[in-house]
Amino acid sequence: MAGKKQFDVDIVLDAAMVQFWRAGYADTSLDDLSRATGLNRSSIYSSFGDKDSLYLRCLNRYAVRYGDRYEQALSSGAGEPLRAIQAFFEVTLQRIADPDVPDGCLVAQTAMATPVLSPAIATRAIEAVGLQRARLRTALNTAELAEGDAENYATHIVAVNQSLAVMSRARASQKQLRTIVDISMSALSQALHSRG
Amino acid sequence: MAGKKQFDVDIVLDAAMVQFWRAGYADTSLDDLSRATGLNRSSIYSSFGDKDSLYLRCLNRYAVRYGDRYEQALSSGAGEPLRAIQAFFEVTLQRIADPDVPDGCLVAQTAMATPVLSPAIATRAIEAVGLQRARLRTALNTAELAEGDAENYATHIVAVNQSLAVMSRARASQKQLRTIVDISMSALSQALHSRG
DNA sequence: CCTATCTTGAACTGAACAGTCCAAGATGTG
DNA sequence: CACATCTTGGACTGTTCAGTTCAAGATAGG
Repeated sequence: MAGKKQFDVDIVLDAAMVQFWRAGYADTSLDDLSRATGLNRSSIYSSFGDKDSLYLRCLNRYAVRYGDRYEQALSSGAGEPLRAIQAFFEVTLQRIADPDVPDGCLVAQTAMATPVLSPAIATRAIEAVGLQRARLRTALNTAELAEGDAENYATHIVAVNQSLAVMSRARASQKQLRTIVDISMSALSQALHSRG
Repeated sequence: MAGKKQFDVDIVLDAAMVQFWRAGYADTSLDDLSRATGLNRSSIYSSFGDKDSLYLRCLNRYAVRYGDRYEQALSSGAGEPLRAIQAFFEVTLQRIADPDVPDGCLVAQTAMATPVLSPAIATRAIEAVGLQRARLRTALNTAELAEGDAENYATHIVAVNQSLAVMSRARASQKQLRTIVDISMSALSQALHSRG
C-alpha cells in the first residue's frame, strides 16, 4: 500500500467538499472526513495539512467550480442582461435540484459562520461574495442601465442568490425558489425597459 | 447561595440566546453558556435541561420576540401593503444595525444547519420561516394584489429578509443591505400599481 | 435558632475531538 | 532479487466536550 499515491486528489477533495458542505466545519470531524474520502487521518494530514487548510482548499474549489459556471452563464446571454441573469440563477436552481450534492451553499454557510471560523476562511468567503457581485456588475453594465443601478442590482442579485441557500435548507420547494427568483427578475426587467 | 433562584430566567435566556445566535449550536459549549449567563452547569441543567432543550427555548424566544415585532410592523401600515412591507424590512435592518445583538439571524442560521441539528430544532426553524411567510401573505392579501401574487411576494420577501442575515455576516454595509431591500420594494410597488 | 429544602460550585466520567507517530509493507530502481 | 523510499493504518496523546453527582451552605418557616 505505498510507493505511489493511492488516491485521486480531485476525487478526495470533492468528497471532503461535499462533507463540509452538508455538515459545516464544526460538525465535520476528521473521522467524518476519513470516512467520506476513504483516506485515513495520516494521509489527510500529509496530503492536505490540518482541518483548516483542507476546509480552505474545499472552499476554494467550490468557489472556483461554481464561479466558473456563474461566469459562463452570465456570458452566455452576452449583451442581454435579462437572459444573462436568468442563466445565472439557473446555475443555483439546478445545483439545488441536483440530488448528488447537498442543498444550501458552501459560501453562504461559511459566511454565516464567520464569527467562529479562522480569519483566513472567513475572509475567503467574503471575497467569494464580493467576486460574485463584481461578475454581476460587469454583466449588468450595459447602456440599458445606469452605472449606479448596475451596482445596486448586482448587490440585490447576489443576496437573492444567497437566500436560495437558506430557503432550500428550510425545505422550500423548487417552485417556491423559482418564485423568489422570478420577482427579482421582474424588478430587473422593469429597470431595463424604463431605459432601453 | 440557595433557597431561592438566584437569577432572572429572562435575563439568562437572553444571554444564552445571544451566545447561540453569535456562535451557533456546535460552536457554543456549556462552558460558553455558563460564562455568558453567569450560571454554572448544574443550574443550567436543572433549570433548562440539556443543550438541545435550551437551544430550542432560545430559538422559540427569538422567534416570538422578533415575530411580534414583524407582526407589529406589518399591521402598522394597515391597508397599505407597501408601507407594511417597508416597516417589516425595517425591523431586520434595525436589528442588524443594533450593536447590542449579533449580526445574522438565529432562524436563518438554524435553517442552514438543519442537516446536523436535532429534528425538533430543525422543524422549529422551518416552522418559523413558514409563519413569517403566512404573516406576509396576510398583509399582502388586499384588493390591489391577486391572491397568487400575495403568496408569491410573501415567499420572495421572506427569502430576501433571510438574505440580509447572510449578507450582514458577509460584512455588507448598511447601505448595501438597504439596496437589496429597495429593489424588492420596487418590484412590489410595480405589482401593486399595475392593479390598484 | 433549628431544620428541612433547595441552589450552587466544583469535581468527576466517559466519549469524542484534533493532531502525532511509527511500524508494516507496497513500490520502483538497479 | 535486494534495498531505499514513501504511503498507509492504527494506535496513541492531551484536550475538550456534554452530562452527572454531591457536599457545602444559604434560605424560609416554625
